[in-house]
Amino acid sequence: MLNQTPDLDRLFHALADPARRAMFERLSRGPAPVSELARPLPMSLPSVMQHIGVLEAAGLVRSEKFGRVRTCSIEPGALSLAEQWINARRQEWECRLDRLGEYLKTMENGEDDNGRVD
Amino acid sequence: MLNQTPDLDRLFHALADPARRAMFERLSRGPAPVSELARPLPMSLPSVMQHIGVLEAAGLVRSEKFGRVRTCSIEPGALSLAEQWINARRQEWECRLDRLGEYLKTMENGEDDNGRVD
DNA sequence: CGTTTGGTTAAGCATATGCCTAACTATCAG
DNA sequence: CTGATAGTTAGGCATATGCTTAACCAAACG
Repeated sequence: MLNQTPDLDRLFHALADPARRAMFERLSRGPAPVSELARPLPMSLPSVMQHIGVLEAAGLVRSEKFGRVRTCSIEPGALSLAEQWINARRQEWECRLDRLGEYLKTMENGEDDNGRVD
Repeated sequence: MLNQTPDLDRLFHALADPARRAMFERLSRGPAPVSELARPLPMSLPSVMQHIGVLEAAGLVRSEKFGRVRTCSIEPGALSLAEQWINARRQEWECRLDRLGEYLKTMENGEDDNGRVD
């Protein structure tokens, strides 16, 4: 639960780029070599490599070299950290609405009239 | 379903910063004025304003000015786009594992030996 | 061997990001 | 009106990001 802040930074930052998301989407349908990830993208190979670096640093993708071809694949559970954070937010949000609901209900019977809502 | 790519860019980019996530976390517990969002953060007010701008541009936060105080609040459903994308990825991933499982099962009985996996 | 193929390294450049300070506006309190 | 409070605008600066081209390396192919 502690200070995973830099991990979330890297994770969300990695996902904040269309090229990187495209690669990740491709990989979620199965492993692929670098050149296949590069093919649909309108950029040079070195750029693609940099993006792969970012995805790996974020723990989203793993890659291994066999012979001269580097095969990339999804790191399973890679997105769970992001998911957890989002769910935690939703839960806080809903919890707050519940408290608000409770409060409004106590207002209904026995109006005590010295409160404000937002 | 189409071309929400720039939206996802803005969304994930907005979440990729610890200060912005901190603000969003605070707001998911209820609305707050700018100065309250700023208090725990180690930076100047103008910087905070910029972060709020990013959060608003991403559709994560809304803000309105009453008198001289600007009150910020969560945009409900703000995270749903991110959630959708993540879920879609997981689904593709699982679907792929299913296909792989099917394939392995057909291999078990009646070995036909001319296929490759990955 | 020599060549193609797949990837990598290095260096450089343009733009974006994140932060700051200083100056300014607008509201509220006395 | 005067001063304090809340926020805003403007300008500038340092670093990060995303991309490029030009070499370079190493496995495969003929």
